Amino acid sequence: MYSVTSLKAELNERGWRLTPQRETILQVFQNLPEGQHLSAEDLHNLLLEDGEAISLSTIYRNLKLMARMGILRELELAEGHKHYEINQPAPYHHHHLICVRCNKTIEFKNDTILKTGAKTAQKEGYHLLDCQLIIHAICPTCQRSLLPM
Amino acid sequence: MYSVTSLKAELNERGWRLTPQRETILQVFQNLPEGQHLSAEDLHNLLLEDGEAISLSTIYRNLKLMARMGILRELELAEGHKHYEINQPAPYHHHHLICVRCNKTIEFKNDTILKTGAKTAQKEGYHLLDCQLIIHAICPTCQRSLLPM
DNA sequence: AGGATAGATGAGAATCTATTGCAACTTGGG
DNA sequence: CCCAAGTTGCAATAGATTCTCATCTATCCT
Ligand SMILES: [Mn+2]
Ligand SMILES: [Mn+2]
Ligand SMILES: [Zn+2]
Ligand SMILES: [Zn+2]
Repeated sequence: MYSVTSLKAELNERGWRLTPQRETILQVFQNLPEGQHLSAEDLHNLLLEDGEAISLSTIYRNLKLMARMGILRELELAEGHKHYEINQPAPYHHHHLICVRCNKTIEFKNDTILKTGAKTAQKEGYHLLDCQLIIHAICPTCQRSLLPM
Repeated sequence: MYSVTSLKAELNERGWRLTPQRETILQVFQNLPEGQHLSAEDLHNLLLEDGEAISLSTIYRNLKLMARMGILRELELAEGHKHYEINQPAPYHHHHLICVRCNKTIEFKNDTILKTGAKTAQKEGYHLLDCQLIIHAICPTCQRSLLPM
């Protein structure tokens, strides 16, 4: 699994720095149970409870930074705010089926898709960061509750 | 192609109404050249120029409505605002490869993915609205211009 | 090890997309 | 043609994210 050492290496390589805050954020995501996703606020609160407070600005800055480095995935699981999870390779890599009404989310795996993504990026000369299939749909429960929208 | 008549039918079926504004919005997206995507503001301005002004609130309300009906696709092609395009079936259905630095976007097609999406949704009892593979990457140009982020 | 320097943080203000309340107006149904 | 419920426009508001700037610090150099 992606280590603090490699995080430091990648940061320094670009003239950036490994800070305690960045290290903490990485560790939180590494220890996050499968299927969990954190928003900036979620992470902020989680750290507050642990007495590891990091300012919200710093959290926003680093979530974006780490997503652009390919360490985290940025997910649109709900309206109005992003969620993040660690970006893992092949056997853990997965996708999301999302109910647009209640945001219930199901994760699923599919090897072919990641391959397709990698191939497509390569073919165009792009450097791949993340590859996610998003299925927007309406869950069984929400289908039944016929619906003021 | 999805007609105004079927839009009216689908709306009425749920107790909603076909308004001139909704009809206009549908037509704009139907006539949009392949590869173009509009934000709420884009659409608002475009209509202003054509003297077909629709209030921004109404635009926001209906873009969301039509996305939830499966008529439009909601895309995260850039930070800070969504883009929309018409949601078309199999031979036109496509996906997006996006540079996270400059937002340069390339569209590509892949039959398998749509099938996978449909199958996954069905298996879980979800009613499919949209299925999009998003590849986040860094384009050749942005790779070279090494990079204050 | 000590100092210099560019990068990073924290706190709060600012920005800006998107939502909402409400009065006036329309659509679809009867 | 009439009514009820849905829709619109406008302005006010919300809420997530970004920005400013003073202060701090990780990394590099001697
Ligand atoms: Mn996940
Ligand atoms: Mn497109
Ligand atoms: Zn649902
Ligand atoms: Zn680029």
